[in-house]
Amino acid sequence: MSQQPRYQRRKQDRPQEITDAALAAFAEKGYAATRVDDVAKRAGVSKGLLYLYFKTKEELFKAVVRSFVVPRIDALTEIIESSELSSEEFLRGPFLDFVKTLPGSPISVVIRLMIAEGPKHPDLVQFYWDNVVSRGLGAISELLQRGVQTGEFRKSAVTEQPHLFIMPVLFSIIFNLLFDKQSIDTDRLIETQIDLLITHLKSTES
Amino acid sequence: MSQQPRYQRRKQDRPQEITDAALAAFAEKGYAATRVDDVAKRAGVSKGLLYLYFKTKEELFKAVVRSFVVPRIDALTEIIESSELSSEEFLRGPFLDFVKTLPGSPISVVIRLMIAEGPKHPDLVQFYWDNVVSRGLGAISELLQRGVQTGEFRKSAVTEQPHLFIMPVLFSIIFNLLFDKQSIDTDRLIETQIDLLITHLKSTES
DNA sequence: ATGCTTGCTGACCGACGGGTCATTAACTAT
DNA sequence: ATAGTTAATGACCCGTCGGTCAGCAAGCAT
Repeated sequence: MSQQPRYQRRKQDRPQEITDAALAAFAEKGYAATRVDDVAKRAGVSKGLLYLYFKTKEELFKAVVRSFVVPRIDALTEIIESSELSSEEFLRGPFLDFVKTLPGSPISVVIRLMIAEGPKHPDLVQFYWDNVVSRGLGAISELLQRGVQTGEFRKSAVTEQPHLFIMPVLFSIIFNLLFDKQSIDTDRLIETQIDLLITHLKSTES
Repeated sequence: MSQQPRYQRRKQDRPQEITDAALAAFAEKGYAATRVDDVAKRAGVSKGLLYLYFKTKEELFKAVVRSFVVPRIDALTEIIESSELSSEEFLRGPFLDFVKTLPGSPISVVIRLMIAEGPKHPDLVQFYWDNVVSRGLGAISELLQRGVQTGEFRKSAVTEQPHLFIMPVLFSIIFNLLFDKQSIDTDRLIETQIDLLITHLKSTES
């Protein structure tokens, strides 16, 4: 009878496996209510090993946020850079598509965690602001400015408030999180808002 | 030397004092990180007494949500009933005023708590849905319907999505909660969105 | 084979905090 | 005054969980 080794040593893969497991656990129970042991078990690993890769539970939490947020940022910047559409075309096409994927993605879990735990982790909030929110709002702002300069859009209060474009996304995420998912059509809400904004920007009334 | 009594018996006032203290504590540290002892100390009361009025920490939490939500609901329904303005006038007047007070009120703390702890308290979410969200959305829906029937507004996707009217409020609350309050002008955001919606509903383009 | 490095285990510890309860003392009725 | 009622106290209990560490075994080198 050949004996199965009790474990394999796989230093490279462990951190990723552990953060994946942690996200799943946090998604179910939230940060505070999740036991480090649960995360370890999910990752098929002992608690001791987890502490070899992450100094504290809090470090693990931060690693989770970073590891799920960074890829999304990259995706977004790539989309923006690889496109030479008009502002309207971009907003109605790639931007809308991208934004509609967010409510169903792991990022919605991260956002819930940020809201719940953010006030206790100011450095993490700062990181999130710098790398996600600020960049996202900045990108939209630029897009709107460009639209104004080319005469495609008119100047208005909307031009100065990129928040209006991401509002429905955040709203949808939270709504889905709390209430029955059937009670809202997130795609439609997002589409309506974007359409509303563009129509406004292209109209000629005061 | 007359001796001060070490405490007064004030059965009537205690529950309210304790829930007030609890809201303040939860606002600072969140639910899980708040110690029952802290709440008791804030309320100027012993932990034992707290447990006389609330069976568990969780019961206390639910009592907090209820006690701060109910007055707001009453305020809203009262405003709606005591008004006979046109839909537009109502939205631009009392509705806008009411909604602008929310980001600065205790209700924003409650909302944060709901997002963070909601998934662990389904009955509470149900309560919140029935008493706040559903009624709020319903009221807006009716208002819009009335506007359509009187010919004040045209029918459109907006008429069917009252969410569009409260989106900016939720967004502002969360934004304020997480990031530097200077980074957003919540009143302006709310005003812009409402104006956008009304302009759309009154326009004649397709 | 044999020894060495190091990824990995899991029993253990300490403190932290939710919840209890015997006791006390503020009020009430007589 | 005095006895009875109950609001209120705070020391205590005990389960839980973040974090540790001595030892084990997988893989590598020779």
